Amino acid sequence: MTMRASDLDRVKALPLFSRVSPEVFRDATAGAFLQRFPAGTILLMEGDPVDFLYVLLEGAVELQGSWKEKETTLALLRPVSTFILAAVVLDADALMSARTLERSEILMLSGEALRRTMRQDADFSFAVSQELSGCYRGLVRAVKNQKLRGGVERLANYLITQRVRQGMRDPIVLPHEKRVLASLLGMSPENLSRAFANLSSYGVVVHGAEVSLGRPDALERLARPDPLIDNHMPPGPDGVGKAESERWATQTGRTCGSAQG
Amino acid sequence: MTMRASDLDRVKALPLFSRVSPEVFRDATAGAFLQRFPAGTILLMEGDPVDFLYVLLEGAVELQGSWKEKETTLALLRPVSTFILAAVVLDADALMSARTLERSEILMLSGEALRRTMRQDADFSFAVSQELSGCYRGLVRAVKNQKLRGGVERLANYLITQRVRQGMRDPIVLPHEKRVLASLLGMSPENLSRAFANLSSYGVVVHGAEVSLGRPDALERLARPDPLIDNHMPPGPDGVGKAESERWATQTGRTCGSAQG
DNA sequence: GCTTAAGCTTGATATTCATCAAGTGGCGCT
DNA sequence: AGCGCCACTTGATGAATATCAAGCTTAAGC
Repeated sequence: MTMRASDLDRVKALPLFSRVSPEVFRDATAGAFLQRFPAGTILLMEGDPVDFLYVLLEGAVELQGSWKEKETTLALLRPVSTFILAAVVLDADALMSARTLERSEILMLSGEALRRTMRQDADFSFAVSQELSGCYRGLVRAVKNQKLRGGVERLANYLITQRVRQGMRDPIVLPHEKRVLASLLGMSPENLSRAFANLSSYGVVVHGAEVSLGRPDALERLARPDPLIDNHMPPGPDGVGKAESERWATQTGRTCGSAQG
Repeated sequence: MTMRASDLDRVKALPLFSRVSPEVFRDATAGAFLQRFPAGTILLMEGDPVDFLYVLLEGAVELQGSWKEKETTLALLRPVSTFILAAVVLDADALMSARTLERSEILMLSGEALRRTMRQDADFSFAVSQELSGCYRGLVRAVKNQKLRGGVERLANYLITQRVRQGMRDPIVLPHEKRVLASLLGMSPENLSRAFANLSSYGVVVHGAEVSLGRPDALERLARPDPLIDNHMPPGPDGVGKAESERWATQTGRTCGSAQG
């Protein structure tokens, strides 16, 4: 289809596929197609049957859940990430909606083909298990983050995580709108503003999307980051989707969107 | 070891093993042993390396996370349930602690043997993927429950779920101490008391562990249960661990402990 | 250039929730 | 039985958070 060889390479570099043989990769990606979406497109509504595994190659995607007119962000994804793998494996309805936050390129893999390939190839099936385990652990971290910490603490830890992921650069730049970030962190946009204001006494200065952590040590004493909650992935040297960085992510759950998205 | 044939049958009936051949089952359970623990035993501390997959055969187990002197319950397990599967698959450290709430019988399966078997048998690996997918979806439900609903709403939905799982019996009987339930629902014990008191205007009457839902319809209008959050598993005719009931649970995440534990 | 819209901030207020403190009741223990 | 422990309840208070209602800033559109 309308798919560059480089795109296929990036997919093959995913932990899901990096260890499988070329034939298995061909089977698993049979009938796959690449699609471009404008910002704000609903890719999937919660409750819908799931026919494809999605792979985000460019842009940004938000996974959200809703109840009674209320919405909350469950994860924010950046390339290269897969999503709704669990629903594909079970051939079940989606528990969350997915929408693009920016113009995005998304690869769609047939769920049917994936399940068939899993039953035929133990290595691939094992890789899927590892990926799912990483996603599961990402969610465990998210629940702990939500239930054990207050809003200011969640923001402080988010900032510290971003600092690590952006290679200790200062200032860091927020990768998403503040309103979306607020929803991810489980607070209202107003409260996010106030939380930022609180952190000014710990050296945090905000200028639009740029946030300078003036005294990271002071911020850390407040945030108390914990490897059992926060996934401080080491910064890939610079390019996105590096194989080894993704492999590491598999062990800690980034690709399916941890709360640190 | 000190293990009855009936125990092995119950393990084989788990969705994880129900579809695999006898040989694969033998490989996967090689070196397994059954152990009895008194109430309050810490089986695993968060941060510890995980060497075994645990299978709860009798009793009750709580999975909990902690941060800064605070603790929260992530799941409550009843037989027959497996736990910490994700950490076993990745051979990683535990993200949550596990402790017995009652005197319990627990089967411990070698993580090493399980991973080896997964790499050799695609069907088993696929079953693990299905189980993990169910666990993942259980956690997605838990996060939505926590972020989208208030305390009283969480309690109301918990009661409705229990009613379904206990075969629409009235009164239902709370399967755990109220303080533990409060932690699962993400509130203080004091607030759980007050939440129960609030629900009296919807027909709820509490006598110790027995809770009568006087007007279930009124309670439902408040609770607004949602199949995308609440896992209303149909009641197994009565015995625990029925094969088809567990199979259903795989598709919805009970065995690894949804928030409805 | 001006206008509008949208994101963000700030303040005032109300609600939810946790904490502290006391009191009640049951249950096991000696 | 009497004692004490522990779970649970209830009330009072304070902190955290949501909501409502302005204003402010920025950027796109006419």
